[in-house]
Amino acid sequence: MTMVSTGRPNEITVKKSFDLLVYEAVSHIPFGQVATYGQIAELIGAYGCARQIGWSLKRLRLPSKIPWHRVINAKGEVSMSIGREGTDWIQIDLLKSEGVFIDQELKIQLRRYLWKPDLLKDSE
DNA sequence: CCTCTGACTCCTT
DNA sequence: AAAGGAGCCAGAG
Repeated sequence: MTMVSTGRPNEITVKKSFDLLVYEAVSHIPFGQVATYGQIAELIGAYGCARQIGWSLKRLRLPSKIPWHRVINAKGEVSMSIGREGTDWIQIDLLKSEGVFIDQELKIQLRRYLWKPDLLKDSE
């Protein structure tokens, strides 16, 4: 997609790509909470496209203002992959720094930290 | 236009 | 509990 070459994206002039929609939704995840890929997909009207969310995040240029580290998989784990070249471990560190408890098996209790966007109707 | 790549999820053994 | 398979589809080249 055509990105604005100068400055940040402008919602009026930029035709939003799928990536942009993802980043926008992700940016709404509150500090200290997490969301799943599938949840983000559903939020942007792409139910069932969880994989695509991960691929969008991979395209993100780091460092980024987008709280990309708050997105984990439905099992409550940070998705580990050699292809991420270490960003998965960075993600774990960032989550811990926000007070999210991660156990020895790298599991996160969704029961405790999962973001519930329905409670915040002002978003979007 | 065609093909390939994957940070996922759900359903079935 | 754990593993296998099918479906998911936007970008990049």
